[in-house]
Amino acid sequence: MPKLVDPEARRREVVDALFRVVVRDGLQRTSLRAVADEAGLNIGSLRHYFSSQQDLMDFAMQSMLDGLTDRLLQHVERIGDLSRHPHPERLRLVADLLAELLPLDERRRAEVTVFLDFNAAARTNPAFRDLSHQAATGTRRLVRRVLTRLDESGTLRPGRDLDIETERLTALLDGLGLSAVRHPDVLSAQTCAEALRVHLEDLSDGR
Amino acid sequence: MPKLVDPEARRREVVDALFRVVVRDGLQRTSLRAVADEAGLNIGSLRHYFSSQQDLMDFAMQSMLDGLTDRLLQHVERIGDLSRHPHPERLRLVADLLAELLPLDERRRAEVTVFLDFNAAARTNPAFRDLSHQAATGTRRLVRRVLTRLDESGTLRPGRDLDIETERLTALLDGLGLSAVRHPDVLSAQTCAEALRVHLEDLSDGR
DNA sequence: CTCTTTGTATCACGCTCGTGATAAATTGTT
DNA sequence: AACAATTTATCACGAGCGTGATACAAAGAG
Repeated sequence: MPKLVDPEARRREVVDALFRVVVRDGLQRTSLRAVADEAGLNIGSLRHYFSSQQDLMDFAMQSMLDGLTDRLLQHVERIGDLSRHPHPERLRLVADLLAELLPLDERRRAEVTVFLDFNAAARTNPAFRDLSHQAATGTRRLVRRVLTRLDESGTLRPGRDLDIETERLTALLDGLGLSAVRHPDVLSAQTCAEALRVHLEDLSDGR
Repeated sequence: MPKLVDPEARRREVVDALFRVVVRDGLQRTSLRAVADEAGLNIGSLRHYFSSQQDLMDFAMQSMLDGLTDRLLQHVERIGDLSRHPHPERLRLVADLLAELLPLDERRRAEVTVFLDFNAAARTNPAFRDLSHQAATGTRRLVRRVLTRLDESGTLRPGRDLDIETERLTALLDGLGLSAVRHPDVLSAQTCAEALRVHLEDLSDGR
């Protein structure tokens, strides 16, 4: 028999509300009261599911990272072995995978927005340090893995330093996300995706 | 006869203190009281030079942008006509110019740090919108100008879309700055500069 | 010396915040 | 019906914030 309120579902609802508040008002103005209002809950009720503000924040950020990781792994698995795909399609597959980190639609835009605010706070808030560091190295591991696969399958121009190329591609993704979220009138989603495509083509042979 | 206190100098001292607080504690925790303490002033005294918090913030951010613009213009002027320099040195000159936007030493690190926090706040604080937008387009104008000069002097590989390349290089600079400030243990200043160098070399002919 | 201007220092108000304590209502079980 | 557990709702406290008002000190001008 289902209980009238599923605690886990409630927690997810609250986290969703938190994300909406962060996207709309910024992490700075994301107070417990604001989240409770957005979730249609009383603040006392909210505190029944999250013992403290830090507890809520930790859970929210971990949830976002978990969701992102899941979707990335789905992409990786869907691609499978890169050399099974025809040469010219490999770049498109990789671009689609990495585009999961770019704000190309509303879902990803919200995600990157929250991620940026969260990372900004992590610089001076020790409570977020670990998660932020984990996210940074995680992104690099993914990018490096992608580049290695491209290299092994002979899709990359020779003589590349993978350490540098990893940082370069990671920085490109971070920078594109930053600008597309903060200045969508200056950098559109299309241009964003196009820049990534051009970069990958630049890394590869001339076909 | 010099007045005992130079108001303009005082304002600059206060702004310097503000920058130190932002770098140390983050923009979120940069209250009037914290800045006054850091500057060794009473809060009432601080408010004699800045009528409101917004007044102080505006002045501080505008000061930073002005200082950065000045230094960039000095670089541009020092370079002069790009075609007067030997071919292989052009990329180094351009790299040095753009490296003014990277946190390669303490001064630039502080600047980028403040800039990132400020831009993060600008997303949801209308008072900062104009300055942030101005900074974003200013960076792009500079990058585009640099790329155009490189192209005109025949230093660039042919067939490049300058719109895309401008966004790509801008994103690279933003992303490198972001990672170098937030995760200096992951991305060192050297690697940062190296990534920029590699990118410019990639854009140019193979010599 | 007196007066005006400039700079320095306090106080108090209203606001928002996280949080602890506690009550009240609701639900599931016996 | 009675009880226990869960969920919802209030209240109050102390802290930090920006800001207006105001007092006090110092300095240059007449």
